[in-house]
Amino acid sequence: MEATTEAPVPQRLTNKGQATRARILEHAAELIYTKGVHATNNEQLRRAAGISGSQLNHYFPTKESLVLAVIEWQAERVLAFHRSERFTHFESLDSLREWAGFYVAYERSYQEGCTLGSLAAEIIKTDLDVRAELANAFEQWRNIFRDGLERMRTLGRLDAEADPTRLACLLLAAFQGGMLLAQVARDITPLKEALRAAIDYVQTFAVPPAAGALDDASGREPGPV
Amino acid sequence: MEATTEAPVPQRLTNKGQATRARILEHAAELIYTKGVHATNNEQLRRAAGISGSQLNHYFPTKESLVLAVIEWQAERVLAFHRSERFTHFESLDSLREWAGFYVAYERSYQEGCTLGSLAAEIIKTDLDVRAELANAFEQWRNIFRDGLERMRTLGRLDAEADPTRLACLLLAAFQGGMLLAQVARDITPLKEALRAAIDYVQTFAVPPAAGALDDASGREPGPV
DNA sequence: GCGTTAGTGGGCTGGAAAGCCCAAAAAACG
DNA sequence: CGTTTTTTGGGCTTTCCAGCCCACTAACGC
Repeated sequence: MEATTEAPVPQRLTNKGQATRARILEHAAELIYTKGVHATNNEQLRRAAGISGSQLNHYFPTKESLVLAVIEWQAERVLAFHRSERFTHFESLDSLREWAGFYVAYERSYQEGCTLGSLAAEIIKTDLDVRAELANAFEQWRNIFRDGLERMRTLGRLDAEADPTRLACLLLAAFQGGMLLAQVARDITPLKEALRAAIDYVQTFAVPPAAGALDDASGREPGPV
Repeated sequence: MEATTEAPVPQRLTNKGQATRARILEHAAELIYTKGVHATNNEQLRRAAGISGSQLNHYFPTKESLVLAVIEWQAERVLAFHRSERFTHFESLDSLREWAGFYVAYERSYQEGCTLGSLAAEIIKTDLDVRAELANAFEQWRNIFRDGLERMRTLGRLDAEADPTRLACLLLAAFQGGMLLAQVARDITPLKEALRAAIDYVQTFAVPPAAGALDDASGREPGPV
């Protein structure tokens, strides 16, 4: 599943070698998430992972290769998390609320931001050649929402007028933007409000289960959470 | 108007000195916007602004002071733009559409992102002490939207149920997130769709001008643009 | 078991970039 | 008109960091 058609992993890797590489990767991801790419240097990583200079050069010849590996690692994690059973493939509004609730409650949201988004924003303007990898990750991420919304429509939970692609864009953009604003403000509120509003908008297209228990003047019902 | 209670500007500045400082600032802002903070060094700035090493040290003793000044400069610009007559203080849905249309049509949106947001995301994790300044700028920015939405509500254009603060959060978050996604994808679509959806949501709360010409089953009308 | 390949250690170096210094020119100011 | 302050020039140096090298050890395969 991992590392398909991937040159940086030279095939010839002992169990021990794989373990070392994984350890470097984990510590690199953690350091980069907390301190950023630029403020993370070899020495810190060496100490954190308990390795020595030549290992970095052995497993990750350049910083670019390390950052790329970290991106792939973080992308796998965040995509796996969103595909986990916890969110039932986003086939219901509740799962969206559950998702938002998780990140609003997560302390590191307003401290370090999104594991992928903060990294992306930090290095997108540098000469590191990682744009394609990031673009791919974000597309898959958006597709998770889109597919969920499409299924909701197929299941008759969402109005036919709802545009899954557009709504998925809004959800992911509100998430990323909310994360940035929360980070800058050191306060989770911007993320909370943005996600709340975005999901309320999705709910705007909700079709009542069977007989309308809710029959007020407007078809809108942005309230429950 | 500018530089209130600001130490870095040492009062004693000749016209010539002010001109030089302004020239440095403009070129620094442009370089940083295109290449990022980290990839912009003194030499490039020296050449671009046609100045010499000691001037940088004279007007901006440290890189932090330069970045801070650029943040203030960019914040002033973006806030002034949003407060300009063009958007009539966002007292109507049309002005929101106009605003979104501008950034969707702006080429540099998907090339360099937001002048303030991309800068913020790049340096928020570094030890540069600029968070408070950024937080202040984003708060004012959000308040422009919030005030506009509040006025729309006062004027009876928006339903009383609409929450101006929350909607303003959504607009700004969708903008920032959309900018990031567009930059990564090198395609304006994510920004376009996110803003479209966010504004459609605001429109969900729109109150028809006078007599309802639209009288369909749902009170929602996310379509017209 | 022995040769070959992978893994480890730590020191080193070449380059880049921020910040500083000495001194000269220009402007302000009495 | 002379003095003081500001502005400018360009070089220099100290710091930092990514990438590299040589030597050694461990594991694997035949």
